[in-house]
Amino acid sequence: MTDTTPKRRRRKDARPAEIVNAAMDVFVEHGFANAKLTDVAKRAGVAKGTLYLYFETKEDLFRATAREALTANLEALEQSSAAFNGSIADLVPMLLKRAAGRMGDGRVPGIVRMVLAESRAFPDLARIWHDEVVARILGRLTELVSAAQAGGEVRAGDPGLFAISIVGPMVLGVLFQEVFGSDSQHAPELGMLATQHAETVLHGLLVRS
Amino acid sequence: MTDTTPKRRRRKDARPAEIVNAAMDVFVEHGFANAKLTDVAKRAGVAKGTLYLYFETKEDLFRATAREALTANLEALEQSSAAFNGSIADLVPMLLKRAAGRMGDGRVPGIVRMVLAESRAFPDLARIWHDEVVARILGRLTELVSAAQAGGEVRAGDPGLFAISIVGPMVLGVLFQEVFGSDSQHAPELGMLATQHAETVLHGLLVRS
DNA sequence: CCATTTAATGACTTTCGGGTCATTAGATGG
DNA sequence: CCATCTAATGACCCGAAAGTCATTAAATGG
Repeated sequence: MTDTTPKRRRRKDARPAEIVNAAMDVFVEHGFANAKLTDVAKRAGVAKGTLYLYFETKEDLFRATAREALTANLEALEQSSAAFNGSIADLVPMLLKRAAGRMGDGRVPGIVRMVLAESRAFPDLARIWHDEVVARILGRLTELVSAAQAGGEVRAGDPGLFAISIVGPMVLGVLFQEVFGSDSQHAPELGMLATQHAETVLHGLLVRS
Repeated sequence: MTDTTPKRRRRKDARPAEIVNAAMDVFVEHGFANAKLTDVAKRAGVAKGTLYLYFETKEDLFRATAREALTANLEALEQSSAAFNGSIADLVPMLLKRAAGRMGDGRVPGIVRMVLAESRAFPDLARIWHDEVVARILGRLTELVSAAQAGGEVRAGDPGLFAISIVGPMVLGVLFQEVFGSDSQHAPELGMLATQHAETVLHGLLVRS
């Protein structure tokens, strides 16, 4: 029963992805400043020096990580925005439901929070996320609302602000879960929130308008 | 023209407030980890050692600062929630408009962002803010909606989720301004957002429901 | 006006984690 | 199977900022 497994292995091509993956966990959990590269290395199953074989600095690794998180979400975004035929009345519930699903599990909420937290220290990253994610989502939604206004389905008003009325509560729900946890009395269940808010934003709170 | 002003002055009672005030600016601007106590001292017109006369550690000062920011906002909150007679149809536009005003200028948005950013590292602070601010606001709103449901003004549904539908877009608007600035094409003007979202959440997007 | 007290100072110490690099060992190929 | 190359290592270095403390000077009061 001799262990023939080598203590070191040379895998130049697999390392970067593994390191970024580990870094994502650590950065999301502790934030940029409190994340220790030793921890990243440990989690990636690698020595600290190895990190510097693939990334210049801690900041460099962080940028790579944020970029990776970005592109991972972009793909999902492209799919979702494929469906844009049909009436707003059908589209809004579907989009919110889908968003709730995506946000419910996985790393997305943590990443959102991390980007918010670090946007002061990394304004360029904030800009990238704005351009690539936020502006895209809001832009698409705004177009949709605009078209629905042209078709007489949606009332008059600034379509960009309507877009915010649509997504705002979902964002608040995700942040609430992420920051305060789900044990609070006011913590919304995202699926429920999606369903009910879709109804609310379409038809209003009032019994008859 | 001899300058009789002493270089040092002993003002044991005024210092803590001045220091916390300076710390607020620095912590909001740079975040906890990147804030330098030297900067806080400089801004407070004091030497670094003086900080330690009144606060045990940097963390201690941060907690005091977050607490201070809390109580300052609590007072404003009490006023706003005084008005709770009248129909939801009148109340919601008024509350959102008022919120827009409060968030528009001053330190509040920065503080909100800071609390979000540091809530991982300071879970106890997150809890305090939850209990003292978030739960209070959502609780009051939920009661209001509930009462309106009992009176037949608001449709059936979870009143807590309705509360989120009401405030969510305002929170998103504030965060957007704070994180991405107002130069973005999608940056909402908070006053406009308050007015239009009140309309939207009450009567719905659709032309006739 | 001097003695005493203590708020205030800022040079110094300490700690901690990012970043380096001489050394080691797994791959490669002749 | 040995020589060479280079991915990988982790002990070490070093700067930056938190935290200390002997010294200074503003207040106090006898």
